[in-house]
Amino acid sequence: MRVATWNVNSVKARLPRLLEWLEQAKPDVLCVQETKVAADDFPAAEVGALGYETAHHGEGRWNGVALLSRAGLQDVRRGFTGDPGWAGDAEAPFDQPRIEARAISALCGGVRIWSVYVPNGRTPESAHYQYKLHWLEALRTAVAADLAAGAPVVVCGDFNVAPTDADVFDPAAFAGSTHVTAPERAALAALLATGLADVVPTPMKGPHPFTYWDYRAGMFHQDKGMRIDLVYASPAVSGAVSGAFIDREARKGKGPSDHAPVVIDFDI
DNA sequence: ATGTCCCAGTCTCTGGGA
Repeated sequence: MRVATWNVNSVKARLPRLLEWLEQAKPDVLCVQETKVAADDFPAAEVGALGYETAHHGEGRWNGVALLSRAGLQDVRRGFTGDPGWAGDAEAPFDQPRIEARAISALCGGVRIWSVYVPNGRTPESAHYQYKLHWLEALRTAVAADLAAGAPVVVCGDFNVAPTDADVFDPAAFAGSTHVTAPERAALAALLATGLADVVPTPMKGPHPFTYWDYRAGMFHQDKGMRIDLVYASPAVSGAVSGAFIDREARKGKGPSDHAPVVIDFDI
């Protein structure tokens, strides 16, 4: 079974690249993040023509996650119990927290597969950073419940956290920034501690398993990236992995996302 | 690294987010 995760940074802008990539990589399941389209506006007919069923959780301009599967798509869950929602910041608080479209899961070929888009956090001093930590803690609880239910679990997505200093091009460049702080990394460790393993993919080129490179300043060309797109798998999957790679070709050329797909193959 | 890309609305520019 081949499962992949890809933050496409707008499915509307990326549709030609998405279709091209599906035809070439042929994943059984693709977890998509940042669709940036309303619930009913995912191009399900276009991916359907390639043999994929779609489950989308979208809200419009921001966020949005989807599962594309040709291995079945049952018991779809949009969002999860305990999601704290985003309540705005001190300057512009909301009346009540707004639940954002950041998680979807389903059973695909007997595996509970999640597509998640973790809040960015903006700065360590911001309310958005607290939201990020609370959101990750709630996700941990929801995933623990899935594991208790017994099916293999794979949590894929854009976690907006680099698990170690080796997962960023220069730790010094991230001093005072989100994505590398101890509380964020502790939140990932707590998620792993529910009974998952980090399936670290191999880069197609070079030593660094980066999955994201900023569009600005020639960062991709200089391989100044980060590994923030992760696959966390329970033992039935992580123990059966036959290959895992980062498709950096998808980051090249005309109109790429700023993220590359992460592809995992396992025998189950 | 703050050099780009994407979105919606104020709509051929601007501001927010990443």
